[in-house]
Amino acid sequence: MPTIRDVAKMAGVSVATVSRVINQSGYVNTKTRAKVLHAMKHLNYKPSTVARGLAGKKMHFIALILPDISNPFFSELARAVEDVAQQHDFTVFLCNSDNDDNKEANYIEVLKKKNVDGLIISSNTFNEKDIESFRDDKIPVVILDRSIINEGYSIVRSKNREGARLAVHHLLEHGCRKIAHISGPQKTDTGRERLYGYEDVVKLFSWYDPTLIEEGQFQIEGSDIALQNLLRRHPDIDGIFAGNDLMALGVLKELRKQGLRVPTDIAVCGFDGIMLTKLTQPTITTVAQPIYQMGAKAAKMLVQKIRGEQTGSQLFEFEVKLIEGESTQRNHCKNS
Amino acid sequence: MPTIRDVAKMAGVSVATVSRVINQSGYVNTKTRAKVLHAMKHLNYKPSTVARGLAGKKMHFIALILPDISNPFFSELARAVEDVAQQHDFTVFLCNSDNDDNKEANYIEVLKKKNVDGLIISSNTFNEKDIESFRDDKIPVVILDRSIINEGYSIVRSKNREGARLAVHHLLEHGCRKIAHISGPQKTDTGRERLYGYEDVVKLFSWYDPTLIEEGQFQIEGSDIALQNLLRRHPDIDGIFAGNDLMALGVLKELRKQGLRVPTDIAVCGFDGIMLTKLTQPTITTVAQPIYQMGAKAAKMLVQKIRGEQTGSQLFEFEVKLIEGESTQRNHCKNS
DNA sequence: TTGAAAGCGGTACCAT
DNA sequence: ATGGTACCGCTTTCAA
Repeated sequence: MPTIRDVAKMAGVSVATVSRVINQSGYVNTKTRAKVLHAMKHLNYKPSTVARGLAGKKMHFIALILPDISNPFFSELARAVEDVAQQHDFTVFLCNSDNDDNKEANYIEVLKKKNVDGLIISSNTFNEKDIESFRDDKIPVVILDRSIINEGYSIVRSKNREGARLAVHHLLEHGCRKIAHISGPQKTDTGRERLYGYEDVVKLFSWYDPTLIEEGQFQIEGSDIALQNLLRRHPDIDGIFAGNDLMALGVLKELRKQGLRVPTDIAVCGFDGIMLTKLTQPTITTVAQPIYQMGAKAAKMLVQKIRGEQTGSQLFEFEVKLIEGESTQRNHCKNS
Repeated sequence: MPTIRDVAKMAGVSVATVSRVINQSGYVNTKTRAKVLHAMKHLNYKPSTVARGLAGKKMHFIALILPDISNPFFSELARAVEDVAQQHDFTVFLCNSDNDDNKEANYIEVLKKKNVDGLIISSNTFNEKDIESFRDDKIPVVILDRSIINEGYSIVRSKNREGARLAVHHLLEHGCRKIAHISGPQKTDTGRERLYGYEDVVKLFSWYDPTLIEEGQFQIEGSDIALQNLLRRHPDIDGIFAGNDLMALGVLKELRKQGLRVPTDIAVCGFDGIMLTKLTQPTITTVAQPIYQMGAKAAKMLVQKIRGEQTGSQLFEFEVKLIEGESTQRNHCKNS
């Protein structure tokens, strides 16, 4: 690999001059620039990001910490972040925390050593202390799909609580008289918010009982057990609001196994709006978040912060939208 | 951020000594080491990877180039690579090529500038020239899920052609008399291999005709059109081998729309073995690849190459396995 | 066993 | 408009 000195020598100028043309900074004669450019081309010179990094420049790295890249919601988020990052010449570190606190702590450490310029975190279990350490080092952080009350962070999320209310209302409007909820992990903000939204609506009814709630892991695995528990306690439920689409998928599967028909016997509504909800039989009603846009927005905000074009914290909350599928197409009470 | 000099000063030793204890290289007195260690702890010192990189050390970066992170097959691959990388203290750059040659070329360039230590590429459309340039720089490359004949690269993949034959045989055994194929993009090796496998089997039959093949994009989108085309040309097909599971999902969806029953009217078999095939109604028969293992193996090979523990090229080919789902459970000819 | 100093490949300030 | 040069933070001879 040729270095800047090679280029300087070949062009018959100083390294300072070459640096100037690379960075388009300072004055440099048109003819000189041409010579330098030519030399760079000829040698196939590529300035080392590492060296520039050491010399005080940005490395153009951003890190993306996710709980689980194999969840379609997060892989779509990742795709969006990656797209925007590349548009702005940033490379993204993929950090799969697997909901493991240790892994995450380890990442934080590594990322600091590697001079990341910014961080997007969308993980369930992170330690606020760790994040603070970034702020102390003036490294911008954007929090995605989580809602920390704490000031000083920029946040991108969608209206989880409101979305949950939408879901439950929808089930009610479609004739459900006893609605259970398989929640996300209660250690996650989104899991809690959606549970609150569910409670907001159902607590007004006489049939409501806390045992209508079962905690899931936002994954397909385990949602079958959760459903079994619910059915055991309440054989008469006729509607289920799942905390996310993956769990709704699992529920659909398990209901089928139990010989229950959807939506005739039990209606199902999910949350997220991943594409799979459109592929099942029946298709699944879900509260859709603008996933790609959320990821893209987070990445844009981060890039702006890194460039110093925008400081301070801000909250960006996306609207959610109920997408009607077949899994709730039963006898209506109203609105039809 | 404290630097090595701060540590040296605090411990009352030279930077060289501190460096030695960090790298566990050279001689250093036990007591001295203790002092240094203490100073490092006290200052919460984290050596800068960037600086070490400049000074000739590995950055502990590997890059993963994928065509589409939102395809579950690739997100699972990514998860595996990331897991193994983290175990070995490597960070992974996520590069989503989107099947776009320009994006990919751009990545190659960026990656070289950023001193990646190794590269795993699993993209459809890459330019061999670009990859060669890595080899010229002695940067290890592992090719995942692609089959380049070219010597000099290590490759991890599974038996695509054999798998395709398995699929078609399975369809035949389950009573199919006219089997169509929705292939992957023919510019991809996997797409071609699976097509060859299909042809290997069907060309022996009198009903076979090249118009039983329709090219898809390995995505849900477009598989509906492909199916429509096939049905128009051959209304009598009773079996479909889809080049991957995503397309099988799309096919299932479209068949339903067309009022055709699976497997009664038409049997369907996919390829990959992503989890979704187990969630549909009916579940989808598929030729499963050991996805996670493939990713993990590729990452392990790459790490070994980076460490110089293993040189030269090698081929690692995984076995595939037909997983029977409901989408082919129709009247059997034999084996039942 | 420890320290001094020369890089690694750039950037940026200060002269000229 | 260009060149000289002192860093950036760490590694690694080479001496002491």
